[in-house]
Amino acid sequence: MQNHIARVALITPVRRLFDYLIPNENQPTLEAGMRVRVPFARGHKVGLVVEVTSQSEWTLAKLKAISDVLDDSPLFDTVNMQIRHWLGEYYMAPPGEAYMNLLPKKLKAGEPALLPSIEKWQANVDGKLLVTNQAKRQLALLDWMGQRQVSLVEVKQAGFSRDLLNKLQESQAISRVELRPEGSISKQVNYRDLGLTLLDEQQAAINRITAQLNQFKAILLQGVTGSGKTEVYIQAMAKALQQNQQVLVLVPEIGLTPQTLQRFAERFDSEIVVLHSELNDTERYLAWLKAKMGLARIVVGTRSAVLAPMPDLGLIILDEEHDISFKQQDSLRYNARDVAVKRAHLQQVPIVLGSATPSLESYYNAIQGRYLHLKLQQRAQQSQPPQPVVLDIKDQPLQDGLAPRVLDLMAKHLDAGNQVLVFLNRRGFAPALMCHECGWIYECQRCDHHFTYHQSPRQAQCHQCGEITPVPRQCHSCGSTQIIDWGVGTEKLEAFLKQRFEKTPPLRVDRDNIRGKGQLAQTLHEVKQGEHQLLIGTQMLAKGHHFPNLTLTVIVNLDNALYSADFRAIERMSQLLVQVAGRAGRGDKPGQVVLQSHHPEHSVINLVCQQNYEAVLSYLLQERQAMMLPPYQFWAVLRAEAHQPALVEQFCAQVTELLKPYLQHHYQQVILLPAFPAAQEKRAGKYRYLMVFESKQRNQLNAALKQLCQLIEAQKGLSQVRWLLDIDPQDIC
DNA sequence: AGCACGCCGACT
DNA sequence: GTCGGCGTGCTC
Ligand SMILES: [Zn+2]
Ligand SMILES: [Zn+2]
Repeated sequence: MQNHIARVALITPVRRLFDYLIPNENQPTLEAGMRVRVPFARGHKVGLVVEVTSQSEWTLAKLKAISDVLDDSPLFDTVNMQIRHWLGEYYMAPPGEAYMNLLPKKLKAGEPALLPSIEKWQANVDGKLLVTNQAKRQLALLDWMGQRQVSLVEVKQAGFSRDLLNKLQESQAISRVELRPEGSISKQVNYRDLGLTLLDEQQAAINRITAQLNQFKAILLQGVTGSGKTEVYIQAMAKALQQNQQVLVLVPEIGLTPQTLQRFAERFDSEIVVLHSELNDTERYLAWLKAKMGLARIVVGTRSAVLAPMPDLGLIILDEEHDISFKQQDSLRYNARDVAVKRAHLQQVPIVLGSATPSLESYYNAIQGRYLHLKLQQRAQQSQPPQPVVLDIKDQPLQDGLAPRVLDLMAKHLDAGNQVLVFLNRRGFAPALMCHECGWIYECQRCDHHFTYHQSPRQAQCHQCGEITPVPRQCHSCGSTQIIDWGVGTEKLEAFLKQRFEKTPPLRVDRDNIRGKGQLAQTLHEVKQGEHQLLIGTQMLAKGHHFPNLTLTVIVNLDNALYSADFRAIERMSQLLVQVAGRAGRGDKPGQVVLQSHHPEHSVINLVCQQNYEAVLSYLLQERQAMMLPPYQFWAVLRAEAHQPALVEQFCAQVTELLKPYLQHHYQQVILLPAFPAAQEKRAGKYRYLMVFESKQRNQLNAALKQLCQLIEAQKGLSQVRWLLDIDPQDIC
């Protein structure tokens, strides 16, 4: 009787594995990493075997037996099992979350981890004789097929119909064959060398990266806009692929565009397998399996792809490493960038983190020597991104947010036939509705936050919780009917610019106007072609695309960041400013970027405008050091919410008391700051509080948090309070 | 989480 | 007397 116990991870908030008896017939074959169906509570669940062992802390009589083994071989290699284990421990997630929940839906449901067979057709010997001479199309199809095995897709692409295939099959002129996808795995990927002349910096970067293949190294590739980072990725990838390795490319949510994929597709003669959030369950399942089986040599994906199984993984590229979409913002708040670095470490392969505006965390690691720091400071093309100019708008008469000088400038660029982008990060017509007589502001009852006034369609929207209401006719306080809108949103700007620049109607690009990836891609394409001379855009237009005919970018206002409670606000503002500036201009048409600000003297704004991002980073890093913020200390935050404020306050007080002795005696390096309400204390009817833990020692912080989870979960009377831990938080608002 | 168990108030 | 409210406990 050896190894007759399986320790299984199940999707449940319980922070432990569950032990099951392995039926005799499965004992020789069951391995860690296989899925099993097990009886659980009053039903059945699919789980993942994490360990096969001979011992259990439970009496054997209490153990149930596995009902079904669902896999013939493990779903993951050892490294993938290890990274999931690490993820669970680091982010304080129950094992079931890390091992099971971070799988495609279909695999969670227990569907087989097998790609379906590929259906193809093949002409039979003398099949032609079975077709009458009148059936011209059928004969044409037969001719076209020749001796090859062809798929339905190929047949349709060649202009033949499914019906023709069916007819041929009925007359037995052709037959259907089923091919197993495993049979067509080719680890060889042909690379198309375009014979490009690279800048010295690019070539040097490629050499440094490829020199690190087959060992762990984190590499920060800091390259200014237009310095040719992508070409560096591609040539480094080529080297790894040539060694029959797989490559994982991680990009921000917004960065996974057809253009991005096209750049890879035209250089590598191999399917680029995509894993992103807009795939449906089947597509994600199939892509995942292709990665697992090694059929996919290149996987391009967003956050969740960081855990894609890749048996021959040899290189990880993570582009726009500063992008916040790599950090999951609900339930299990992992940061794919940090998971990717850990994965590279476990797998002993290099990882390239690329950005024009690296995060302070990665930059700090680079200057500390933990990461290899490569820089691309020259531009590959002649284009010089425009140097932003700050326009002081103190005491300026603004018209719907725009200064007169800016309007004149816009007119000049539009008259010259060029494109102008007005960047305003505020959807809707106006950010508030107000009573003209008494100053009452229309607020969402669930959030205590002002409603945004939208005009198309006409309604009030809470941007905190999504609540939509009709626009009030009367003041709720004094009864006056003079309700006015206050401030400027993209809709109001659109209305104003429409009448101000009649000949060039503006196109508004925001979430309300452009729905989904398809429409955005279409719009971006049109803009690149030079259509739509005047553009109004939010965040959506800030990233990823270069518009050659765009010669003027106006940034209406980024001053909010300067007063924000969010400790990363200024860092984000700087990144945004650099990105927005990078949209404009080309060699023959140099661009211009104007930033309106009430604080033109602000150091960071000035450094960004001098295009000295290195100086921005040093400045911000110094500020973080002075205040002992990350990366100089590690942070974790406990977020708690309840329907009554007293419950959350009580929860925080209780947690503080419970943990106090542990912090005093075991975790002296961990400091718990006093609990405080969230910046937006009430949201969607819930009252929210935060408790920040800080420490210079990651291990102690982690251990203290583990203790904290145990204490909270052992405590009764807290069921009304929802809470979660956020490790390395993006913000503490 | 999801579900059963059990202990109290207010109904036919 | 019982119907159902939710606070508590358990899941190998
Ligand atoms: Zn609201
Ligand atoms: Zn009023």
